[in-house]
Amino acid sequence: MMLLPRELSLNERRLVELVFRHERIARVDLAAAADLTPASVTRLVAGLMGLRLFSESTLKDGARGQPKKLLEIRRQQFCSLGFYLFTDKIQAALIDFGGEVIAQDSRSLGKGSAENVVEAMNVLTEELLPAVRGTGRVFLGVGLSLPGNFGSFGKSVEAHEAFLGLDGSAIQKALLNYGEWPVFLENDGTSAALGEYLFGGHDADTLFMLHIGAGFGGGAVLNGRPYRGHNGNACLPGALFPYGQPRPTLQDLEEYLKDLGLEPSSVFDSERSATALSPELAAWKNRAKEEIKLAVRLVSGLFDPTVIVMGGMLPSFLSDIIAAEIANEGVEGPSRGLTAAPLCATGLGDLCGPVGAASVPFFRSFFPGSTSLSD
Amino acid sequence: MMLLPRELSLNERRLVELVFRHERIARVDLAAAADLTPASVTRLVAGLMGLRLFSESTLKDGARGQPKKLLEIRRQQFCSLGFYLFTDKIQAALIDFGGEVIAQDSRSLGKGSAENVVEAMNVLTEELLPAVRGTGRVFLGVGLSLPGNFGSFGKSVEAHEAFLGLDGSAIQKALLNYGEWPVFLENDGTSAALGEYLFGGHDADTLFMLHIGAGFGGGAVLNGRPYRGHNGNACLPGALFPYGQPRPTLQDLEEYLKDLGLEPSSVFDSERSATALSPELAAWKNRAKEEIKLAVRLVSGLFDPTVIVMGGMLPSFLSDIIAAEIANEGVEGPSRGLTAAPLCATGLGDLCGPVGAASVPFFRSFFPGSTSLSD
DNA sequence: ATAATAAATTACGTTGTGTAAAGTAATATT
DNA sequence: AATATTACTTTACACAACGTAATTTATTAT
Repeated sequence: MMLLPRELSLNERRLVELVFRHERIARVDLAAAADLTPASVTRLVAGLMGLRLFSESTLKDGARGQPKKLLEIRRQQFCSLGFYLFTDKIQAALIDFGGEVIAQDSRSLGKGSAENVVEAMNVLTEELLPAVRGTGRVFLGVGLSLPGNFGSFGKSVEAHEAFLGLDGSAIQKALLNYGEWPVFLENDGTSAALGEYLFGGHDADTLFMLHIGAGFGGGAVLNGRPYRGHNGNACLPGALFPYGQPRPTLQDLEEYLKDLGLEPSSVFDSERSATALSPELAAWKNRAKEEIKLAVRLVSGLFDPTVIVMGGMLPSFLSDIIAAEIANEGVEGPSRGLTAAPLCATGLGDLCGPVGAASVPFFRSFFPGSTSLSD
Repeated sequence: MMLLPRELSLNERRLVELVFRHERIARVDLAAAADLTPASVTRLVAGLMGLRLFSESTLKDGARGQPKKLLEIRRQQFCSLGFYLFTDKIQAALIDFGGEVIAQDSRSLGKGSAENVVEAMNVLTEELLPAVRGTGRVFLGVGLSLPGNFGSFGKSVEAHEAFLGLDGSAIQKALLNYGEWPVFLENDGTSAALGEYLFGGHDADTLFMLHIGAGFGGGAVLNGRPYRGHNGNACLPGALFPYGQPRPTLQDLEEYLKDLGLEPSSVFDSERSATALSPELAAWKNRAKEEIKLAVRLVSGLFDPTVIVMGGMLPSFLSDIIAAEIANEGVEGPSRGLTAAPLCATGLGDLCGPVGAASVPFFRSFFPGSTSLSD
């Protein structure tokens, strides 16, 4: 398994990010966008070519002068593996730099101890990694998405109550029994936000994620950098709902359905492909919709993001419906004369959890927002 | 009037910020804090010494080895002038790099046209600037704090309804008839946040400002950088209160008092030095307190700042009382197991508006958070 | 007096960037 | 068809900023 041979410099990362966002771009245009000289771009790109980061194609418009040589990321050349923990199960996805899922699977965990998690990671890694062995791809490492607070760069860990077994440095210790490749720890809300930032197709540099899991959490990428707050506890839209008050979470939905004598998973299976929601599910959807509208309004007023994305463990057909209805009905602006930020459902479907986790190695390896200088 | 002869580099700014925050610090410790070598610090500091930024003193602890030479900012060596616009008046303050007010005054504006504003600025400048003429101080320029949205670096302007006359590029055009020194435009909430960041004595790198003026606005410094959002409309805690609902603003308080047949300014004058608030004012204070508690809770959950500061046009004795009572009573945390960020009243008293405006030239001249690379 | 220690400085090599000139591949002109 | 023009890219070189390693300086310990 070939790893990335070196760290990228800040300017190299800025160029990678620009090529990534532009899909195809010539060196002159890169120079203008990055505020560098064409000579510097030539030199930096030559170095990145050595890493096989870019492919080149000649643009033949009818324009005079030497035609542009367009750079494009070799999206299939790089891959990473993401793990997403959710209550009693772990989801895994192996993706490339285009966000394409190469392989995926999930397992249930006995109890959420750090050892059990790492054991499941080992099993899933053995299962999924062979899909890229011997293909000459560069493996950037493993992203591990956890509920809880992991400080700025995974230095400290303070986990969610459902994962007390991962508290303190337990997970770091257990990870010593894992592979020899880099492991990137990240909070679940932040990794979801990074997943949307990289692979959600939103073309936004400032994005807020409403992350619907066991709780109503979130994450944010502000000006291309993840924002975690002073104690790593930022982006918690659940604060909108006082303790005990209902909020849009998968846990709440499942309890609601069970109270009606319905089995959540069978409801989801039958309604996923139905033409319209059942009255029971529609009632919950309508309540959740109003709660999410409130969050959209407040997040718009406080963060003013380019876009707000909702996703997480809610079945993506439900996310899609809620987001579409809210976009259709509109949300009251945060202040007179202002409009709320547009709300989208996750662009990553039901795998947004593990894909978000897998986006972390890409972000840390290639993007400027993960350097300390820009921190 | 001597101006700053050149821009500072990113690393120079990082050192200035470190010296500013540490009060007194030796080159070795600067090197460690900035992750530079002592040799580089020596070189960078030598350059900054040429600008007369630092004074040096020898630390005589009984330790072995060459004693540390502590660097300290020459706070009196630099000054700036800030203007703060509020409905029909303009406040001005001339301060030094220690945040000390050298001179201040205010004037009422006829109508809030750009020309009237600039005329008042000219009058106040002529009145205040002589206090530093001929003292050999370096004048960094003028900070102009305006309600409304000014994009990332004062490139675009979109003003509050009370200042429609400043819309578009009207203020920029009118400023052509102003002095030959640099003018830094900034949104009122952001400049208030920067004022607290530099001179409020909070020792925080992530700070949220609740800015109580005509409206309930705000500003934020996140990891040492002002945060403005994608459209420059971030940090509006007013979004917590639906249209028409009361919110803690000076305008609301004045209307409340007038409805009781009281004259706001005389109430403030008589209660400023009283031992206890009148029942009328206490009632408003209690209502505002609950609203601010809500804001503190939500801002804590979404931004997780080191500290939340409240200030603006509310008489500072009232801010002090509200902040003290909230600190005493506590605020429900944003989520189970988390506590809300501490709330402080402005450290700058009744002049926090113009002092905030005057902090902008300091921030833009000397601090790393205003460079484009870290943006 | 001399040794040890620690901060600061100096000398020098390396890296990364910009400037200016040259090279290259297309279209436009005659 | 040859030549000029244009625009993207590359090369050559100068310059700025940083790190390494050695040196100087100012103090305490022996």
